[in-house]
Amino acid sequence: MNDDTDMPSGTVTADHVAAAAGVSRWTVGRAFRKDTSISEKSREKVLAAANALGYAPDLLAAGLASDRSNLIALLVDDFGNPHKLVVLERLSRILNDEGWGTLLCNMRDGHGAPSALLSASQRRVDAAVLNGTEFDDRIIETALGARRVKKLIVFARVSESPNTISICCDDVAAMREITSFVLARGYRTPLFVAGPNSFSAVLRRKDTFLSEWRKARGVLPPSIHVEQYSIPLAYERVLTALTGPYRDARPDILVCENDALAIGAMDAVRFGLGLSIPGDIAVIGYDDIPLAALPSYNLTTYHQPISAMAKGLVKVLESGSEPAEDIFFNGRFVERGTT
Amino acid sequence: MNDDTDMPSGTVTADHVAAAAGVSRWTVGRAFRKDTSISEKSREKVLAAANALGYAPDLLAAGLASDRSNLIALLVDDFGNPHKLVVLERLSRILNDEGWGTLLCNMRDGHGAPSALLSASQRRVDAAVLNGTEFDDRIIETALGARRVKKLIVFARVSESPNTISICCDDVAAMREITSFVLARGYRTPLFVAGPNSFSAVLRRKDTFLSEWRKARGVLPPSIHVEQYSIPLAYERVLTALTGPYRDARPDILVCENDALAIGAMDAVRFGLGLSIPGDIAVIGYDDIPLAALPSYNLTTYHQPISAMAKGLVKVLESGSEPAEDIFFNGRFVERGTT
DNA sequence: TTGTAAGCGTTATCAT
DNA sequence: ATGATAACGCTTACAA
Repeated sequence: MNDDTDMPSGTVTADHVAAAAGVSRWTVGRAFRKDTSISEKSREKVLAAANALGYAPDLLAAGLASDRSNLIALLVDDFGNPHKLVVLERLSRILNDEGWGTLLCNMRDGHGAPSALLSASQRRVDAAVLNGTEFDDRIIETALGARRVKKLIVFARVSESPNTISICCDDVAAMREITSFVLARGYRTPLFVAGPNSFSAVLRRKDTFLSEWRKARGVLPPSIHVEQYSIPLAYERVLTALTGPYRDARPDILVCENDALAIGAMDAVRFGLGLSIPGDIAVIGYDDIPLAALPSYNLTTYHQPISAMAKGLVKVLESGSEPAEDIFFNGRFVERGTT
Repeated sequence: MNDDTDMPSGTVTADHVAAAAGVSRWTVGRAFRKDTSISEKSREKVLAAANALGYAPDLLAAGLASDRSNLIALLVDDFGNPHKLVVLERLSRILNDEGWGTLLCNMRDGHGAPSALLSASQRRVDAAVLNGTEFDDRIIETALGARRVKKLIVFARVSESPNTISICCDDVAAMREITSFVLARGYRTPLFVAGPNSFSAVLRRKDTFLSEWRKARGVLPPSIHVEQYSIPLAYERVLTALTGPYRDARPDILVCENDALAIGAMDAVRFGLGLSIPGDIAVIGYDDIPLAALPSYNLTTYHQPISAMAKGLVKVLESGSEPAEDIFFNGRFVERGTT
C-alpha cells in the first residue's frame, strides 16, 4: 500500500536489515533474541538498521523454525460470569506485557473444548490455559493427547491430573476463613448455593464449607445447585428454593460458591421475596468481582489475587520444561454490607 | 510423550499422510482447503489417512507459505465495561466457528495501542479489529502504516478514516428513537451523561440527542462527561453533578451514553442521594448489557445486535480485498422499569 | 563472537 | 485432477 520510502517494497526481512547493517542475517536474529551472545556494537548497528527500515521479526516464521510459537491459548467458557472479564483482562495484559500472544478460544459452554484444543494445537501454542467450568479429566486427557500442546495449565481451578499445572487460589483455606466468620457471627442455618455439580467438586468450596460446618455444629448444612454461574439463573433457582423447599425453614445466610451466584441470590431475596439483606438473610460470595463493590450490592466476599496468579502463570511458562508444581495463592476476605 | 502408535514419532506432516494415502503431498493440502479442485475419491482417501494418523495441518507453516495467517487481532481496552464481555464472547465464538483464530490484544486503557498493533502485525494477522475507547485517527494511521495489517476494522464504532471498515449499530437512528421516547413521555429537563469527550464525538450519541432535543424544544440540554466507561467512576461523577451544579436544577431524566454509565448513575441516584427511580429521576442506557436486565436495575436501554454485527464482520473478512463498505445495523429499544 | 548450510511444514506456480 | 519446484522468513545446529 505504501512504498513511499525505498524499502524493498512489501516485506522487510532480516536479510534487508543484515545488508543495511553490514552483518549477516543470523546476527540480526541474535540481536532480537534474549539469550544469545552478540557484541553490544553489532546489536546496536542491527537495531539501528532495523529501526530505520521498520523491521520486526516475523513470529510465524520464527515459530515454525523454532517450534516455539510464543502463543498461549486461553480456553474459556462461562462467559455469563462477570468474573471472566477480570480474568481475561489480567491474563491478556500480563501475558502480552511479557511478550506472549494470547489466543482466545471460546469453548462455548457445553462442548467445543476438543475443537478449541485442536485449533490451538494447530497453531503450535506453547501452552494451553484452561479456565472454565467445562472441566473434567476427559478434556485434560484430550488436551494432553493433542498433538502439540506442550503444557496444560489449569487456571483458577485445581486439577488432579498429574500432567497438569494448577494455578489457583487456596479455596480450602479461603472457605475455612469464611466458615469461621459465619460461625463467629452467630449464623445458625446456612444454605450453600453451589454451581454445577461436577464443577463444585473440583473447586472444593462446597465440601470445605460443609465439612467445616459439621465439624463445628455437628450437622451438615443443606445446599442447592445452579447449573451455570449465571446471575439470572441463580436468581431463578434461589427464588425457587426459598419459596419451595426452604419456605418454612428459611436460612439466615446464603453462602455462595462465587459472586455471580451471590448477586443472583441477592436479587432473589430482595426483589423476588421482598426481604432485606442482611436483616432477613445474609449473603456471602467469592471472587470479589467489580459488581460486588457497588453500593447496590456491597457484597461480602473473598478476593482472588488474579494479577498475582497471572504472574505465577508467566513464571511457569518461562520455567522451561516439565517439573513445575501446582501453585497456590492466598486471597483476602472482604467484609462488606451483606453480613 | 505418547508414541504408543507407530506414528512417525513427533509430528505428523502432510508427507506422512500422503504416503499413507498413496498420493502426493499437494493432494493432501488440497483435501484440507475449501476452494481447490480435487476428486471426491482422493479427498476421501486423504481424509481417512489423516484421521488414522491424527494429522491436522500446521497453521503456522500454512500462514508462512500463503501469507494468510487465519488470525484476527482483537484490539481491546475498556475492560471496566461489562459490555466488553458480551463483545468478546460473540466475536470469539463466531470467528472461531468460522475457522478464524482470535488474538486477544489488550490495549491497557490509555496507551499500548501501538505495541498491540505491532505484535499483531508480527503475527501476520489477516485483520485487526479495533474495539475500544482508545480510538483516534492517529491510531488508525499507525495501524495502517504498520507492516502487515491488511485490514483494519472498527467494531461497534464509526471511523471517518477511508481505509477502515466500520461495523456498527446505527447510533444516530437509535438516539433519535430514544429522544422521541423521552419527549413523548413528557420529560422536560434531561441531563446527558457522556463518556470520554473525544470518544463521544465518535459515537454520535451525545450530539444526536442534543440536536434532536433542541430541534423539538429549542434548547440545548446540559451534559456531563465521565472519563471512562466505568460504573464506579460514573457513580462519582453523577453524584458530584447532582449534589453540585445540578442541585437546584435537578434533571428529571438521565440519558446515558451506555449502560455502564447508566448503572453507575442509578447507584448514585438511589444510594448516593436516596432518591427513587423512576419516581424522582428516570434513567436510560444503551447497549443492553446483561446487568441491565436484572431486577436490581431493570434498566430501559437500547439493544445492540452484537451477534449480527459479528456475522457482518465475518462477511467482511471473507470478502477478499478492499472495496468493502461500512455496515450499519439496527438495534432495538428495550423499555424496562427506569422510565 | 560471527558466518554457513540445512531445514521447519506448508502453499503458489507452473507443469503434466 | 494431480505432481514437482521454489519459495515463505526464520532458527538450530556446527564451523570459522
